[in-house]
Amino acid sequence: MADRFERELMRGSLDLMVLSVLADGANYGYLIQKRVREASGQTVKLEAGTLYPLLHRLEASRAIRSKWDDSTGRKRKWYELTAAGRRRVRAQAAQWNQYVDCIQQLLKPALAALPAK
Amino acid sequence: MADRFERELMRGSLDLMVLSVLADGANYGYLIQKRVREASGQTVKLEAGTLYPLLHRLEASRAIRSKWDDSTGRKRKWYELTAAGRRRVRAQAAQWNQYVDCIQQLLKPALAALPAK
DNA sequence: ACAGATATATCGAACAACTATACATTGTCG
DNA sequence: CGACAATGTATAGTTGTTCGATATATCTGT
Repeated sequence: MADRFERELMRGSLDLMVLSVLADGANYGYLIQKRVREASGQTVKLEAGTLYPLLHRLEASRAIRSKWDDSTGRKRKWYELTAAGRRRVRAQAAQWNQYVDCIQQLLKPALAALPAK
Repeated sequence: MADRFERELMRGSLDLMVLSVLADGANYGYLIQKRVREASGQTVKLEAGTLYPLLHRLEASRAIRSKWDDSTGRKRKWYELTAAGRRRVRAQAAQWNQYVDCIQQLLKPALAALPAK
């Protein structure tokens, strides 16, 4: 992330980011982290210390479910959406769009009122 | 706000909301609150206990500046953007757009992968 | 006179995110 | 072969934001 704002900005929508990644298919922590990083053009660095507690919270709330994979040398914990999780992605995506519209409505007149640069 | 998610969602972008309102012209707390509420179609309720500390933070960081108006019966504290505040609105707006794009990139394949409903 | 809207403010609780740290394995480069 | 980077998950402690509750005071309509 470029600076402090970008960090703060993410607060509250990290859930949606992670759920979105999992909606696209089962995945494990480290890869989820990379996926988010790439989707943001390297600007959003979802730290491990943020991601793992978040995954645990999502699991505790039954939006996702996990399963260890010990078959390979590196132990990986795979996560996948539950039915409730899928409902949640749809609901949160709808709210996200609504929220974006709201910000746009405030931002449009604001930028128009600001001097060109 | 409808539910818990919407509340969490706002975290981190309340700054931008308030700064946007002020970019559109000087304003005072109570009206800022109503403006945000209306822009969101009544879904975002920016609580007084959230707004006033936020305004104080913004003032402490010199993005805005305040002035009491005692000329009318009701005392109002007017806020306006500083030059630094205007720069901040532009910068944060740019970051916001970038961030929205990022979420969209994650959300698009996610929704495509989910069953129709 | 009273209720409800206007208007600002602060405190404490709850909680999310970050930093730092820990630990173990695998691949790479010299 | 030894060091270092990358892979992979996890937690403890700190900080900061948001919220609900509460306080205070004025104005308007009934």
